Amino acid sequence: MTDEEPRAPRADAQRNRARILEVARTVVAEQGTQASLRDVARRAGIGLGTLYRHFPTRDELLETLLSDRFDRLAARAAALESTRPPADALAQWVSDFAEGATAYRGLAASMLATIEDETSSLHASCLAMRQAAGRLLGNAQAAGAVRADVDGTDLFALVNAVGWIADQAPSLSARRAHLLSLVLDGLKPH
Amino acid sequence: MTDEEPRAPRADAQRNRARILEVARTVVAEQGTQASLRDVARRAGIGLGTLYRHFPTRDELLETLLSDRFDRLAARAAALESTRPPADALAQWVSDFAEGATAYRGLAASMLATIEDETSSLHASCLAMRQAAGRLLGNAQAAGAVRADVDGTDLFALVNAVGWIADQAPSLSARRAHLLSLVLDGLKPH
DNA sequence: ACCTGAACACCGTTCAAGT
DNA sequence: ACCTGAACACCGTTCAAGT
Repeated sequence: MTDEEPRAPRADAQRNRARILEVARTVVAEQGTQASLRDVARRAGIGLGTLYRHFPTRDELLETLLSDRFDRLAARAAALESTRPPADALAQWVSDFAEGATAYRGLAASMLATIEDETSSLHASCLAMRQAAGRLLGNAQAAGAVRADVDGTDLFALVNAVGWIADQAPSLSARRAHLLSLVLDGLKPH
Repeated sequence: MTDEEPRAPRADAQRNRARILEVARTVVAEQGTQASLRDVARRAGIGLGTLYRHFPTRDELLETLLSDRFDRLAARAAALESTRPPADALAQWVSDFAEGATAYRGLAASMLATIEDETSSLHASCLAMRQAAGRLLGNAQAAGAVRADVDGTDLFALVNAVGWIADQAPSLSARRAHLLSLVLDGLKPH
């Protein structure tokens, strides 16, 4: 056998990686997507360099925490597309997305940033999700349920903006569902 | 004369204060409302402690930079109220506000934060402006031009959210006017 | 009365030295 | 092959010492 399997990572490296992710989930839940990476390393009981070795950028860490969610939402869009009327499918997907978008403080900002930053590790998984949602939008527009001058980026930006509002203050967070329905209602043709 | 005038600040203190504001305007224009205060002091050629003496918090400095703008917008609302039909007056005011809201990166976030934080120095001047705008909203609703389930805070949050979107990426910034019109259009009764 | 900058407690990021 | 933590370049904030 001249072509061998690539060696599996060393056991200690695997343990460290898992430990970082476990702690990162907690710390990001507490502090948001801008959480202190030093704090993550400290609480995981590993050296700061080890964290950077496994996750060279903050986005690489976030991507690992969030890609499942993005993949699930992309699959959800595909499922809704084939089982629901266009307007329903879009409304339901946005509602599902919006619910998760407030999982972490700063998440709306992190997601919107990936649109522009193609070097971000979050770019690909987030783009796939956006494209799946874009098809739902297109269908809803073809059915006359959404005005024609809205594109997928507009919709994504607006939904994240409502998520951002909810991040800013508790009293605004309480209005989140209402603000979202105002915005979505407003996208219907007059 | 037993009750004397309060003494005018020392000449050097006055000069320092003016110099801080001058430099802060530049640095905030460059770096946004989260600009480094250390950088402001450095570029103003004054000690860091002097900056903190004149402006104990970041918001106190921002308030001094921004209160003129808020006062002008409050006055603008009053003027529009007495000269234009309700729907026009509101649309024009929001357009004026939105234009200024992108003057500095981070400004939308700073403004929205003052809603909740009553200890912020920006709270009072921003509240007065919001109340003036709230009257325009009420008039527009009474005239049937805006749906009834929108309050002043909703409108303020949404307009700032669109400003925030524009902060996130150049490509989104180019869609700002379109996104704003989408949102405002959407607030009309269906 | 006011100014100054060192001091303290934090960051993110890199990298030489270790195992 | 991987881990570690010191080192560097930044923050915000406070305060003892100066003029």
